[in-house]
Amino acid sequence: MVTITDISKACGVSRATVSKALNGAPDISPETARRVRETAVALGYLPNATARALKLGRTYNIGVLFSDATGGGISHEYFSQILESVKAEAERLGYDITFISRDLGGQQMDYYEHAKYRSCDGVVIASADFNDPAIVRLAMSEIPTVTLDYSFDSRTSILSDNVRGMDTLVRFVYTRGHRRIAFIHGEMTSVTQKRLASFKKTCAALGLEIPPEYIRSAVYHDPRASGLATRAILALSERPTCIIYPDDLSFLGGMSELERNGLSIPGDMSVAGYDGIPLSQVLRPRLATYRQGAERMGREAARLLIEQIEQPDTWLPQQLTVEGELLPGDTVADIG
Amino acid sequence: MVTITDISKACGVSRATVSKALNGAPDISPETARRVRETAVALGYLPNATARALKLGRTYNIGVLFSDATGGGISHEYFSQILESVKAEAERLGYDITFISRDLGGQQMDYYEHAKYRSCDGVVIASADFNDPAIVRLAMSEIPTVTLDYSFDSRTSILSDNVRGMDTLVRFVYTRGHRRIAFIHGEMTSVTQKRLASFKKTCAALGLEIPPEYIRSAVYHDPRASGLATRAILALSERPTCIIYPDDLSFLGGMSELERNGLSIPGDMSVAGYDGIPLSQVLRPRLATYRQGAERMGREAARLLIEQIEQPDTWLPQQLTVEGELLPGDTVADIG
DNA sequence: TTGTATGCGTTATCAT
DNA sequence: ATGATAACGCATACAA
Repeated sequence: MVTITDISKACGVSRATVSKALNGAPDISPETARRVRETAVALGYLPNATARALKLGRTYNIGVLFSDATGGGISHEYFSQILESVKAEAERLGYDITFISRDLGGQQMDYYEHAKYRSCDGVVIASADFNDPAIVRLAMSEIPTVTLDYSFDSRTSILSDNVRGMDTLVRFVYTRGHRRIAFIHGEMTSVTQKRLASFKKTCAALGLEIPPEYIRSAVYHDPRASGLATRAILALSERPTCIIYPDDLSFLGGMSELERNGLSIPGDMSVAGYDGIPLSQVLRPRLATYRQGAERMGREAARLLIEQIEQPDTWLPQQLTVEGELLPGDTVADIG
Repeated sequence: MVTITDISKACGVSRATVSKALNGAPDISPETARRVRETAVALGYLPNATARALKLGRTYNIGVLFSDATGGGISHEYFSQILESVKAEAERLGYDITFISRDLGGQQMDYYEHAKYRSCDGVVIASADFNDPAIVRLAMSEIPTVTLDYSFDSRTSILSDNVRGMDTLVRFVYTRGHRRIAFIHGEMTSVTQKRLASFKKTCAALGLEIPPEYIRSAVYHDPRASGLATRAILALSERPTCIIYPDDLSFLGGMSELERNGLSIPGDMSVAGYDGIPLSQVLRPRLATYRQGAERMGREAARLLIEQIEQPDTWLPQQLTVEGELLPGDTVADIG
């Protein structure tokens, strides 16, 4: 390994001079600086991030915590899009990212301890369960954090516009003439609560009376659960004319169930999803859905986290809502 | 931050003793060891991975390099599954993972330099282009590496069984009575070369003469490109009875094109995909495809990399092929 | 303009 | 059984 000591010997100057020259300190003669830089390149010198971190108390490393019920959060397209953009923005700003988990190497280490152990400068947190004490501990710690889709008091968060999204979706369906609208929602997270409240409120505002049987519970990203919920809805004496699913992937489970019953989309039943993942627009018919601004959410999360890390004085916590957009697709029939 | 110095003061012993006690050294009295450990817990002590890394020359951190043409490798389900299992296995063995990229913070840093800068103990490499000099440099460097779906000389690699997979798929289609089989392949990577060669060889072995027009080029994970290729195939005077797509996602582009032409699957045209991502089995009809053992590939990659890191003496490079399995689905009609 | 000295937190060696 | 000391590579306050 080539260190500043090697360079100092090669150049016949002290290690301090080398360090200063490489970091562009103003009190080094241009001539020396040039010579040092050239030998550094010639020798293939690379700074050692570990040593630098130990000295500076900054790792230029941010943790990413993605936890869902199953533990396999990354493979969900919505999460992986966010991860991708967090990564891209962080790297642009000179930060690497490391995954934060519990249970590192058989040790029982909670999230906070893991982040601390790795000296992360900050952490981006996405979780299905923000009541988890381990999540709360990390989020409320002295480590800078940004949470996705959930706000802690006096902390920064990036929120997708669940209320507006559901409102938009319901009004769109209403505009197409639908009055009996069913909603299959995911497991009870804070996101679900917002969407469900928005669904009910918008329906009420539109003068729709939604019978309780039209609202059913399923599981995010689980086509099977949504298939079962769909079956239950189809068994009702008075069926809805449109079903809104927890997310685009879950819709696929509903799709199978509808086909099994010989119902065509949108001829016999209209449907809508949520998320707007690329897949939804590749399907035929294209799925009506609400596209969350996942790419922007990740980008802003990284940006605000790093801002908080680098300007702790002028920093103020903020809740940033990222708007999505309606993708009308072809799965909501106009029955007006 | 609580350090061993704090513990040493609290216990009235030296820092060396604390370090030894915490690491279970044999030359510390049980009584002292117990006292040290208890105060460590009481004070909320956490070892500092950075300092430890500097001292030991080991970071317990492995790099993951996922590069595809678009740069957004993570969001492909096949990759994200591998990433997920690499992460899980690495963590089980006490390692964290960090993404390796080029262009960190505006610096032009190639992959090798990045991995070196972060002192990764090893790197898992997945890439669409193993001819990229930056990839080659890293893979052939002194840093332990494991490559996915490509072998470098004297290095460890995890290979999916592309030859066997394509062979299995073609024979399955053949068994169902198909004799005119088209193959839309992805861009020309080493993986593509293997699948294409296997396709041709298996067809030849079965006595099938595949006209060149039946073999078309598209782009992995790009439904549009496969849609266009499908259109070209449908324009042929003598259509095939079955089309094999580059991957499951690409098939969706073909699906749209078939529907646009009023062709039903598998009534009017049989189809098969590749990868066997969960989506493929949620679709109706279920897609005939070959499921790659992504989960196992990631696990073995992490395991073999860490083995190489921890036992450099007894280590030997190896090529491990992970077998997949045929998912027959319902999209290949029996026309025998 | 350059160099010396010190410390970041940890572990390993060698005395005691 | 315990402790003093040095070292990992780097950056900085201060001296020259």
